[in-house]
Amino acid sequence: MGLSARKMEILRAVVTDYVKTAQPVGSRTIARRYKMGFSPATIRNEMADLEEMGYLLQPHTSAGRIPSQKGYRYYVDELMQEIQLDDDEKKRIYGVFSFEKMREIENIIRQTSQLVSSLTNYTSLILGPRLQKSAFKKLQIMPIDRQRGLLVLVADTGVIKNKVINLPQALSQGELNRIVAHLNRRLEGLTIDRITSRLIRELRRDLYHHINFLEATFTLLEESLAEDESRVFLGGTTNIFNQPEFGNIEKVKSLLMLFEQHALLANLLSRPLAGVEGIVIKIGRENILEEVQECSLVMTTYCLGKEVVGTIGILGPTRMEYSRVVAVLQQVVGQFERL
Amino acid sequence: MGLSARKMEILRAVVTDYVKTAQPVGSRTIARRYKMGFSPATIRNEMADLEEMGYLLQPHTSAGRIPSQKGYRYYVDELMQEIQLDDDEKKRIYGVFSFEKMREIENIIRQTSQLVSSLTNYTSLILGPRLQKSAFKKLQIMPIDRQRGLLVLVADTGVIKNKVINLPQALSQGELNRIVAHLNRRLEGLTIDRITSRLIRELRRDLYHHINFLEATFTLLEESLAEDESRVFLGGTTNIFNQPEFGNIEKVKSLLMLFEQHALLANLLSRPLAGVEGIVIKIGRENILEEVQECSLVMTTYCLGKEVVGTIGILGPTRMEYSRVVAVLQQVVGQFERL
DNA sequence: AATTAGCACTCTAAGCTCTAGAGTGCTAAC
DNA sequence: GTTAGCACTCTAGAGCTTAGAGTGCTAATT
Repeated sequence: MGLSARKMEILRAVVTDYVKTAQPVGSRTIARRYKMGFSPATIRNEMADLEEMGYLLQPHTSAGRIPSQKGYRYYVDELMQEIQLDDDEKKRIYGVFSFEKMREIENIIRQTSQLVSSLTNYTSLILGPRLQKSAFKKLQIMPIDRQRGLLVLVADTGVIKNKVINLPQALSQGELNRIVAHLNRRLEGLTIDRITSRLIRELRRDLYHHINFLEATFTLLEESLAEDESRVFLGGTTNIFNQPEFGNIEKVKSLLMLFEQHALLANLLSRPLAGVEGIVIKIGRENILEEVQECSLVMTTYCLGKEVVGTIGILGPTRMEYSRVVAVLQQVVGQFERL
Repeated sequence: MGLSARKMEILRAVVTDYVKTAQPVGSRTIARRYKMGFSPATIRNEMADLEEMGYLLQPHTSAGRIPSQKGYRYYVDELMQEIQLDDDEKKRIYGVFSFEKMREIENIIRQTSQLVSSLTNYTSLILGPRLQKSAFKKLQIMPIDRQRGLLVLVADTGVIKNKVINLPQALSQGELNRIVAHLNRRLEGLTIDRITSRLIRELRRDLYHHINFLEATFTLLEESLAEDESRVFLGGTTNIFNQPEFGNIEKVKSLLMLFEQHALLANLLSRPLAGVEGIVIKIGRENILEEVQECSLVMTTYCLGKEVVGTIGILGPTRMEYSRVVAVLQQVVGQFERL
C-alpha cells in the first residue's frame, strides 16, 4: 500500500483543504494554496491515480476531488500530524478539572462533555463508569418517612446510586441496621456484576423473612446491571447544525433521534473499544449504526483507579478535524484520569 | 366582538382544516368538506370579511386563507369544542400512572413527559416541583468513606436532593449525629426559601466550630434556590421534525438550541401562570421568547398536596390541535395529581 | 521519462421563462 | 341575500440557458 511521497502530499492537501472548506478540491487550488512545486496538470494526473486507487472521489466529472472513506483512513493512519492545542485551550481544560467542587462523578462527566463539545464544535459522547465492573463498597438505607427509605449504593469508582424503596412498617430501626450490616458484610469487595446471582441465592436464605422488602434492593442492583442507557452523557448535540453536510433536515433528524436512544449509543461507544488501548477512530461506514455512517467517531477509554470504566468519544462529520480532535481528546482524558 | 354565527362556522372550518392539512384553505374546500349549505361564493365573501377583521390571512392573492394569530385566539376562546380522548388513550394514561414503581418524583415526571409528547406528537415541557416552596422535611448525612459523606435533603413534596460533601476527618460519628439532629430541629417545617437567610445567621452561631463542614450544606440549600434549570424536563424534542412549518433548518435549530437553555424555558413556563388557574394557552407572539413566536404553548399548573408546585406544558406549532392537546393535558394532570 | 501548456469537453448551480392550477374578487343574474 | 360565471392573480414546478469550475487528453517541453 505504498503511496509515493508526492501522492501522500497531495492526499494530505486534499484532506486538509476539504476539511476546512467542505468544498471539493481542484488541482489549481492545491497547486496554489499548498505550493508544492508542480503544475496543476501534474497534480491532476496524480489525483486521477489516487482516485483510481480509491483514496479520492469525484462528486461529478467537473468537480474537484474529495477524500473517500479509504482516503480518510489512510490520512488518519499515516499522514495526520500531531498538533498542539494553544495555551488558551489548555488553560480551559485545566481550569475545568481543577475546580474544587468536582466531587460527584456525574458532575465531572457532565462538565467534561460540555468542555469537549465546545472545544471541538462537534458532539461529545461520554459513557460513564460501568457500575457492573465497579466494586461494591457500601450500601445504606436511610429512612425518609414511615413507609419509605432511600437506598444508597456506593461503588469504588465513586458512582453513587439511589433509589427510594418501600419499607415494611413493622421493621424497627434496629432490625434495619442489622439487615444492612449483614448485606454489607456479604457484598464487600465484590464487583457488581458478580453480585446478583449470589445475592438472590444466598441472601434470600439468610434473610428470608425480609424478602419483600429486599426485592427493591435486588431491583436496584439489577437495574445497575442493565443501566447501559443511563451511562450515556451528551454534549453539544446542536453542533451538527454547524456542519454544512447536515443542511438536509432528514439527516439532522435521524441523528438527533439517535441521540435519544442511549442504549444504541452505549453500544456504539463500547463495541469498538473492547480490548483496545489508546485512541480509536471509526470513519463513516466503519461504525455500526446506520445513522452515523456519514460521521466519524474519535474515542478512547478512560480509567478511574486501575480499571477501564468508560469511554469518551467525539462525533462529527467524516470531514472532521481529526488531528485537532485527537489532541483535545488526549488532553482531556489525561486531566480526567488525574482526578 | 360579535361574529355572526355563519362567520364563526367558517372560521372554525378554516382552523380545523388548516390544522389538519397545513395548507391554506379555499372557499371550495370549505363548501365541499364542511357542507355548510352555502356556495363557495358566499363563503368567499365571508372570508373576505374575516380577513378584513383580522381573523384570517392570505399568504398571497391566489391562495386560500389561514388563521391569523387573532383567529386562533378567537377559536381557542370561543369556538373550540371539548373533545374526549378515546379509550385506548385514556388507558395509556391510566396505565402510566398506576405503575406501582413510581415512588420517585423525578421518575414520575420523566414518564409523564414521555407520555404527553407521545400522545400529542408535540414537545412536552414540565417544570418539576419547586423546592423553594416545598417544606423542609428532613436532612441526613450518610458517611461514604473517611473524607466524604452524602448529604440528603428531603422535602415534603417528595423531592429528594443529594450532594456529596467533604467531611472533616476529625468529626466523630456522634458529633455528626448531633449536628444533623440540631439542623433538623431548627429547620423543621420551614419552606426552603425561608431557610437560607436564617441558616446563615443563626446556625452559624450555633455551630460555629463546624462552619467549614457546613458550608457544603449551605451550598446545597442555596443551589436548591437557584435550581430553576434543573427543574425542566423535556419530552419529544424531535417531534418538531414532524411539523411541516419546521422544514426550514434555521427554525429547527433555534428551537432545539432553546431546548437546551433550561433557565429560559423555566421562565417561559412559569411567567404566564402566575396567579392563574386552569389551562392557559399562549399563541405565537403572546409568548415571551422570540424562538417560540411561531409556536403555541398550552399549559397548566399542577399541585402536589395543596400547594401549586409546577407546570406542565405542551409546545407545538401555532397550527396546533388545540382541543386535543387540552384534552390530553386535562387527563394527564388529573391523574398526575392523584398520586 | 517526467512535466506542463493548451484546449475541448463535461457538469452543476443559478437565473429565466413558461404554464398549469388553484383560488380569488367582482359583476350580474337569481 | 345568495350564487353562477368569468377574468384575473399568483405560485410552484418544469424546462431551458449559460457562466464557471474543473477535468482528461494530447502534444510540446525539459
